Order: sequence, then structure tokens, then C-alpha cells
Amino acid sequence: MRIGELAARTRMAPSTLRYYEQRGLLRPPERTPAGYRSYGDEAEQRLEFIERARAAGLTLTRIAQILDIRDSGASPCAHVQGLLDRRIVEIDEQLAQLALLRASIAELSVRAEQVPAEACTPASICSYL
Amino acid sequence: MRIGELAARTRMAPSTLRYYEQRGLLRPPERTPAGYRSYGDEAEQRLEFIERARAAGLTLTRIAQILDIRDSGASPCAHVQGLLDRRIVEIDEQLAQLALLRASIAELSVRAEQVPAEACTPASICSYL
DNA sequence: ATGGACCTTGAAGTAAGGTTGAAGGTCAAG
DNA sequence: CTTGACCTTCAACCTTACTTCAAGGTCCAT
Repeated sequence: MRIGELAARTRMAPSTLRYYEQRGLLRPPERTPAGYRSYGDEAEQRLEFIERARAAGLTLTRIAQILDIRDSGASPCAHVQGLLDRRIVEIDEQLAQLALLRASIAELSVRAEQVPAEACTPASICSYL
Repeated sequence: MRIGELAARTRMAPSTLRYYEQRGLLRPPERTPAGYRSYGDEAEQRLEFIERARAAGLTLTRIAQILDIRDSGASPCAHVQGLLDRRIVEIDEQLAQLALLRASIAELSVRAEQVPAEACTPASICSYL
């Protein structure tokens, strides 16, 4: 399978696959006599893994580390679990901040509601915000 | 308060504060006779708001828009309130998405605990993801 | 009155995650 | 045998969010 087909199957751009190769996420594939990249089916699995890891919010560098561990023959599982757990902590922090932000904006909105419409003359332009 | 003190209080770099000013998140402060930026206490509140919004994953551009609404009311009140309410809806969507992401990752992590390391075959790379 | 900490500006650099372009090679169909 | 789609490399560019640097001004203690 050439790069275009692999790209189509995974819905990624060929340029992205070359970039992943350069970043060490994809191993350099065989080449046809003409120099075209020639991938096996396992490349598709690998890209699906990368996509899942991306969806979980892992950076390309972290994903490359996981794949390196795998490629060197060891099991990356314990490492992956550590990454996942750290990601959960990050997301919890993000959720907390988002809730605070929501409260701040909701308060602005409530204050806006309480001001009578007459206060909103062209002359006094929303000074309450 | 000069930029260094404000930076220390908010644990940001002075360069970040200048950058925020340039991006329109901080309004240009007064200047001392020597040309130094001179901030009031409200700048600290504003930076705390910015930090919450950042931690919640909003871009600087979006945050600047929210702050614009708060600062200048160039728009009619109803319009401003509409913007605030739409922002709340967006934040609620973000909260929901983030909660989903957290749930997915938490589930991955729980499964990771229960699956023996042998399940990590070279083909699947890592069964957790 | 001098050294060091702090401030100014504008421009350039960095990191992440790519995309785009130039210049050219390959291959199947008509 | 030419056209068009697809491939190659390398380099430059993009966005977001900053940091760093160069060159210089200010403030304060010793």
C-alpha cells in the first residue's frame, strides 16, 4: 500500500504521515524500486493507535515514547497507564477552572439582567459590565 | 504597582503581561514619568480571570472578546447579554465534552489495571488504548 | 557616581503539529 | 508519447502562546 492509500484509509493527509515518520511515530517503510513508500497493514493499526492516543490528549512526543517502548519489545502498558492517570489529573484541573469561568460569566449575565432596559440608552452604554 | 510586582503576584512573566497587553487582554496601563507601566489592583483580578479562562482551554482571542464585552460596551445591552449567554452555552458544551473525555480516559485506565501485561501484543501495540 | 536590579521597545526565536510549495521522478491510460 | 495523478525531498511557512535578545533608560543603595 502506498502513502496515498494509507492516508485515505486513516483519513489523514499524506503529508501528516511523512511528518509522523520524521517525528519517529511511524517507522520508515519499505520502498518500491521507484522509491515510493510501501506500507503493510500493520501501519494502519499503528495509525489508529496514534489517533486514539491523540484523542486521549497525549502529545506526539509522548506517543512516540510509547511506540518506542513497544518497538523495542517491551510492554508499554505500565507506562501508558501512568500517562493516562496524569492526563486525568490534568483534565480534572481543567474542569475545575472551566466551572469557575462559567460562574464568572454567569454572574456578568445576571448583573446584565438586573439593569432596567431604560438604563441602556445610547448615552449610557452598558457601563455596568 | 510596576510590571515586575504584578508579574510576581500573578506568577506570570513580565514578558507575558506585555504580550497580553499587545494582544488586547490587558488595557494599556498608566505610565510613570519614566515610562514604566503602573498597574492598579484591578489588573490582578483581570489576570486571574484570564488564567481561569486559559486553564479552561479558551484561546487568548476568545478571552480578549469576553474582556472586550466586560470593558467597553460599544454594543446594546441585549446584545451584550446575548454574547454572555452564548459564551455560557459554549462553556457548558466544553464542560460536557471534557467530562466525556475524562470518562473515556478513566475507563481506559481502569481497564489497564485489570488487563495483564501479556495482552500487549506487538500487533495491538497496547490494548489499553 | 557607580553597580545592579528593573524597566522600555521591537524583532527574532521557540515549541507543537502540521501544511504548502518548488522541482522533479513514476506510472497507467488514451 | 503525452497527460494527469501520484510520488519524492527539502525547505519554508502557519498558528498559538510565549520567551529571548539587543540596545538602551531608570532607580536606589553603597
